[in-house]
Amino acid sequence: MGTRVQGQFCPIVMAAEILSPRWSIVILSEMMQGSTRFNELRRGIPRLSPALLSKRLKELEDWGILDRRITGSGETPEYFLTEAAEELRPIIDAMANWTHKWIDSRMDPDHLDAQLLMWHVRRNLNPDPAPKRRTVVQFIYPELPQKERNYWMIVEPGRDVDLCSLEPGHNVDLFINADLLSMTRAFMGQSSLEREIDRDRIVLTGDIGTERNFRKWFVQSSFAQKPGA
Amino acid sequence: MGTRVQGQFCPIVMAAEILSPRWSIVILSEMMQGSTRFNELRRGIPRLSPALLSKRLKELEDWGILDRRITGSGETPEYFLTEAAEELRPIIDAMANWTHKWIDSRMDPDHLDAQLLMWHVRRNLNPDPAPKRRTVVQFIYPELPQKERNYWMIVEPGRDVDLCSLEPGHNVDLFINADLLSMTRAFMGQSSLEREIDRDRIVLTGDIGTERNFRKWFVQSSFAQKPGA
DNA sequence: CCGGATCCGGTTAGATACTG
DNA sequence: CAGTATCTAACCGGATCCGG
Repeated sequence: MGTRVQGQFCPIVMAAEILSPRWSIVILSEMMQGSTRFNELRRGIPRLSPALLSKRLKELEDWGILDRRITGSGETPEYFLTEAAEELRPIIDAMANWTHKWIDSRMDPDHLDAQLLMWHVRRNLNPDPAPKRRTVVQFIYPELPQKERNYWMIVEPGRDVDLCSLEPGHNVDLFINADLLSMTRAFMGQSSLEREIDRDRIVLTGDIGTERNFRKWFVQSSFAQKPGA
Repeated sequence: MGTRVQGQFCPIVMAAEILSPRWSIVILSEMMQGSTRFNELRRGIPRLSPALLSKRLKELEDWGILDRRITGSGETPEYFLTEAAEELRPIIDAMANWTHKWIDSRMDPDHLDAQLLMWHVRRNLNPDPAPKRRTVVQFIYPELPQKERNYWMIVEPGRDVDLCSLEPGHNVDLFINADLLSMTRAFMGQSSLEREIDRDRIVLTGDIGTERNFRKWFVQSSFAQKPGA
C-alpha cells in the first residue's frame, strides 16, 4: 500500500508533506517533460545528487505518484508517471507560470550563473535548420574570470547538442561575445536575442550562415512566452 | 526589492525554492481562509512553532507574497496577502483537491490522532441553530488510553466553540461514544456522521434536543465534498 | 496576552567518492 | 547505467525566555 499519512486532517498539510521535500516537484516536472531513466533525470536536474534522487524516487513511488518498472529482461529500471502524477501536471504548470509572472523579475543581477545558463540554453537549443556538418559555437563572457568565461556548443547533424567549458579542439564557426545579464534576460524572456544583438550587448562574429542559423536555433526558456508574462 | 533569485533559470526550481520550505504553503492556505494575525496563525496551525512562523512570515514578505502592516497607532502587526499570493490561491486549492482525491485514502488506521482530529472537528463545527444556553458535548474514544480518551466541546451562544481535554466542570448535555477510525472517516468524507451513527460506530447519548442540534453542527472537512472525490 | 528571539538536539540536504 | 557510502553543513522542532 505504500507510504501512509499519519494523523493529518488538512489536505494542504498532507500535500506539503508529499510535495515539499526538496527536488520532489522538480523531479516530477522533469518526468513530465519526458525523462524516464535515472541518469536522464540526473542530467536533467543539475545540482541534484544521485543519493537524493534515489531517495526521492523511492518516496514518490511509495506515494503511488510514480511507477518503477523493469521493462525487458536484463533491462535497467525506468520510471513512469501514474495517473495521480498526471493530475499534478496542471498544478505544476500553473506554478511555473506563477513564478514567471511574479518572481523572474527578482533575478539577482549580481549572482548570475553562466554555467547554469549555458546548460539551459543548450537544453533549449533547437538546431533547425540542421547544419550540414559539425558546427561549433563559442560563447564568451568577457566580464567573467578566465575559468568561467568560455563555453562551446557543438551542433552535429543527428546528434544531441554538446556543451563543454574546455576548448574542444575544433574550429569555431561562430563566436558570441555577450554580457551575462543580457544573455540571461534574452533567455528568460525579459528581453530577446534579437533585441540584445541590436543593442550590441550580444555580438555574433564569424561565419555568416552559422550566424543566421544560430538566431533561429536559440530558443527562450519555455516559460518566457506564457500568458501572464 | 526583497529576496532575489540566485542564478536559477527553471521556474519550477524557483517555485520550489519559495513554496517548499516547511509550512510556507500551509501558512498561505491559512491566510487565504482569513487569518491575519500572528497568533491567529499559531492557533490555526497546530504543531507550527512561533519561531518558524516568524521566519516564514519574513521570507514570504521578502518575496512580496505577503505584506506586514501596522494599521493603527500602537497596534500589533497584521499580515495580508498580496496580489501575487492571491494568484496562488487556485494552485493551493488544486493541491488540496488533488490530495483529497489521491492521498486521503492512505490515512494510516494505526496512527490516527484523536487530539488533532478533535481540533479540526471543533474548527469546522457550525453551531447553527445556536443553543439557547451553554451546551457541553463530551467525546469519548473507549479504545484509547485514559489520557487521550476524552474531549469536551463547549458551545456557548455568541462565542467561539471551545475545546478541552480536561473535564471542564460543567454538566454534559451530550455524550458521543465513537470509534476513532469511524469518526475520522466521518470527518474526512470517506463516510459521514449519519452513516456511522446508523452502524453504531458512533453513539450519541443524552439530551435529545442537543443530539438533533449536533447532527446539524457537525461539518465535514471542507475538502470532503470537492469535485474529484 | 501578543509577537516574537534564543538555544539545543535531531533530521535533512549537499558534496564527493565509490561500487555492482 | 543505476545507484551506495560517507561526511559535513544547513535546516527544523520543541522548549524556554523576553519585552511591550
